Amino acid sequence: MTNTTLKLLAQQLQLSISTVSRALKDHPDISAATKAKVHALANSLDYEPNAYAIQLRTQSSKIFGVIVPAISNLFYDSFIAAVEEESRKNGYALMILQSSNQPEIELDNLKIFRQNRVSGVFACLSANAENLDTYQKMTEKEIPVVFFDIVPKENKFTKVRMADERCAIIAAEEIIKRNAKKVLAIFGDAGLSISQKRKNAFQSFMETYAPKVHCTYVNASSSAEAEELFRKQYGKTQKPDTVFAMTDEVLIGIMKAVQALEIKVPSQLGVIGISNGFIPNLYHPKISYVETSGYELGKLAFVQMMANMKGGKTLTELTVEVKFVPGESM
Amino acid sequence: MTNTTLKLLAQQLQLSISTVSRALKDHPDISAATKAKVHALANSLDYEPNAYAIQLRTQSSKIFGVIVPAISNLFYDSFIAAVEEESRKNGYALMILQSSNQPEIELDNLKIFRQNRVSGVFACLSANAENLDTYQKMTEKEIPVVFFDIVPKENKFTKVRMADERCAIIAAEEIIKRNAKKVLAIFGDAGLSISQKRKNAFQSFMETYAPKVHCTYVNASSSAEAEELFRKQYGKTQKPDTVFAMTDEVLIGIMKAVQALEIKVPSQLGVIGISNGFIPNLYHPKISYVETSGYELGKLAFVQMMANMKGGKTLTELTVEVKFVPGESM
DNA sequence: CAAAAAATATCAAACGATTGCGAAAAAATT
DNA sequence: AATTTTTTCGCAATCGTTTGATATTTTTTG
Repeated sequence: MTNTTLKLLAQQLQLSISTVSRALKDHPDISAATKAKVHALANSLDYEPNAYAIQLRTQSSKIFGVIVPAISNLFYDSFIAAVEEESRKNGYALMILQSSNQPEIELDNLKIFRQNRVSGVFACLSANAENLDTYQKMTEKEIPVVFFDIVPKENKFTKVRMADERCAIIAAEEIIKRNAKKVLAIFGDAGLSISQKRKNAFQSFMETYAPKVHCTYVNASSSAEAEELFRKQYGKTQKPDTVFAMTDEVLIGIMKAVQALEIKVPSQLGVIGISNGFIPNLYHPKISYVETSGYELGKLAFVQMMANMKGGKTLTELTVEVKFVPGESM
Repeated sequence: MTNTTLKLLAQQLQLSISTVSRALKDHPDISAATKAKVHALANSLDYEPNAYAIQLRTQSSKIFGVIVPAISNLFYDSFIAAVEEESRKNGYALMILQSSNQPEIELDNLKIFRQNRVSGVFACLSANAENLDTYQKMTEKEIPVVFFDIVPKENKFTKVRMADERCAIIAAEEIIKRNAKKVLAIFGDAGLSISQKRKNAFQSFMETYAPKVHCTYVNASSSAEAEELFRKQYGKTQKPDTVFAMTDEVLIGIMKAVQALEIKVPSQLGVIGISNGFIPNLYHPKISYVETSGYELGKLAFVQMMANMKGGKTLTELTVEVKFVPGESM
């Protein structure tokens, strides 16, 4: 079954291709009568313009590329959902690829994007990304790149991210309010800049405003590791009275241990995390958390993308504000 | 910044476009010397073939479309992850769109797919989908459509899904093994055929093999509704000793109530669900569940897609086998 | 050394749409 | 009735690539 094309319509109507093309897009040059005829036939033959021919001719593809470490992720999938929503509203489709946190795959994906002449790229760097040349080249070729969440340090890129330091500080504030004496703070993968940022912010805030509180800082790159670390720390004679989880993954690990050890929350142990809210609300009592919305981040990223497409360079680093959502765990 | 094209390479090398094209794809007609020169220049100029021109010429797009109700979903995102993996291995990219369970958006999405001349479509019907004409037309135009999870009743389509009845039956078996006397079974949205199938299978199995067990069947279309229903049922004098959750959503609702009411699992209440495994392992004790892997389903769907692309029609309905994963909740 | 064979590279026509420019037909003006 | 203006439409080039057919050069062979 061959696809309906302008040529086919033109033949059947005894018109030229250009007339049919113009009729279909309501060009003033074409008479109402002709337009009607053309539309009628186009409908009955299920004409759909060939996006490839259009892109080839107009050099603009109406497709955005998105790279995430993993689609199966509570944070990234809400980000994607937001970007997809906005994109559809604006006539764009999405090409979503996952890097699995492997730089080589990330590069492969970028190649696919370039081959498909995407109009722009939303990129979350893989954990050990080093080679930003490809991104650099894309921006030079006027393909806007908006980095999100895990972003490069360089200032020459457009970035959106959560207010990471604020997250950590808000959590620290709540911990101080609670009058904690001994705090266990578990952060994410030590290799990620986001972990470092949050850790630094948290630590310096605590040291400044609550120097007497005893804090232990550790990193866990998986849920299981977090659980293990928590069990170890909680086994000590001086048990922590408050635990802080930098990510959902960490929180999950902690809560497994908490439930298994039948620790009473919040009486024996205060718990606070940073999350988009899904995981903390799975437990009873509900875990208090600082909300970082992937959805909001997606909306913001899209705004930045559009700004970049229209008005040249917008090399800013915007952050999504965060807020504390009280549960019953503090 | 203009993109590198074959023409540009040809000019700089004083060769014809066709020679450059053939050199790049290692055609035997071209001498090794020429190939080397061409490759060298192509690399230094970052040549990337224009996918649109290729598709226009070859009439094959190397892109699959995927429609899911929502990307932010533990089941669908693992499905997508699997399809994405396989697609990349085979040189395909994915265009993922979400229907938000709205038929109009679903149709919009299909239009985008047609305009982009996708090579095939993976589709999960939206809850109240009725109009399958568009899908019908696609298959007529030789665009294979593989339905997954929520599939149409008609036999003229290719479908893959979980072994829904088996899921329910396995759960029922385990419940009987446990020697349950009073069972509360909470199913998903009553409008979904998947809910009906599972309910029917569960119910008839129970009635056949354990007629004396008292079963209550209800439907919940959200987590909150499930929680409410559970609380209501559990408030009765004759409390259920076993609860069955057809989906993760339902399980989440139940577990909120369980934790809040401080019900002891499994001594006071046995819990069993159907899940891909993420949610059940969040709790302590771990919830026993019948595993339905979105990831496996994705792999299977991809196989079916490839079969459809190659060997004409493969109008079968395949199911992914499921297995019981014992936790400590039964 | 001429002719046949093999190796190498070019020509030109697609693919499906857009668009500036010019042409024919119809309507309006003198 | 002749000319100008307006309406309506067609011509043809273009986007970047592929590919069957053809042309040119080099090598082999009798």
